[in-house]
Amino acid sequence: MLGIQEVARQLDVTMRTLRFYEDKGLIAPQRVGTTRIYSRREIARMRLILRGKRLGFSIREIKEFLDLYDVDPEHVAQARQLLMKIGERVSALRKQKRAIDQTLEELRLLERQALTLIDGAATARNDDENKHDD
Amino acid sequence: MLGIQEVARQLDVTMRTLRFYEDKGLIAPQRVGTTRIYSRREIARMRLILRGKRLGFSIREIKEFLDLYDVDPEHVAQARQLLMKIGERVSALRKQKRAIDQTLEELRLLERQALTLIDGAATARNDDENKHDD
DNA sequence: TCAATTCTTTCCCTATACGTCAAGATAAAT
DNA sequence: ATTTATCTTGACGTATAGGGAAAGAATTGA
Repeated sequence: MLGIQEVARQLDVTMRTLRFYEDKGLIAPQRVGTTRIYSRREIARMRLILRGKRLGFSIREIKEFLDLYDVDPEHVAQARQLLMKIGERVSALRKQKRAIDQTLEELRLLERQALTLIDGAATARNDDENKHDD
Repeated sequence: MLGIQEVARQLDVTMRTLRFYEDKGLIAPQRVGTTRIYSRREIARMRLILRGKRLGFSIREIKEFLDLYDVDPEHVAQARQLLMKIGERVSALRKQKRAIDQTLEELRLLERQALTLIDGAATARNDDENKHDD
């Protein structure tokens, strides 16, 4: 049973973030008076949330997972929805990668153009110098 | 030389978007009085902008790109700077790709877990049915 | 017991990429 | 000349994921 500050430090998030997720209904720490107290369960939930974030899911999507998790102790329905979302995410990421590759290709082109230009200028300068050498 | 509406239709964007990009300094159509007039150059720039958008870049990033194209490659020093910026861009994009690959890897893991769980549940259900079949 | 922390809620702020009015100003058409 | 159409600027709205500061309540330490 930890205070908000301790949890924030352990998870490397700010207290604001913990309150924010609570406000969004992702966690619900107990209270002692008005003060928030985090059980091991809440912290485990937070770790799930943070992983979801790392994987690029929105808070709303993460909430959907968690809600389902609560309603479905068998986890089967949850797993199915998770699979769907994973599929979406994977194809989005692959699309992003293709876009990056195209851009890299374009940049390589532009790079070659710049190099050619610089090289051309250097050659012209050398020609000029050689002319003086005559 | 086209009016804003015609350009918007040709490029399939709204007039608001054209004004927005102008406000952000990405394009600078001429004016006849207060009315915007788009030359072929502006439209070409717009096509570059839209390509950047399709590739998932922010407007700020696209502006940097356009500024790069603007760095008139007549001058060698400017071409060198162009090369530098291209280098930065390339390594940024490669880093992004690596991040995406890591995320994809994690997603694959999660996917396998979900599949295993669903499969396990199905197997359990079938066992249950078979039990009834006895 | 009094002051210093800690914690709380509330509210406004940020950035991104426009959408959506609103109110004027022009321009074209009749 | 007047209506209608087009264009202009300005400003507020939207979603996301919190940041930051104010101001009051509760706890802790000397």
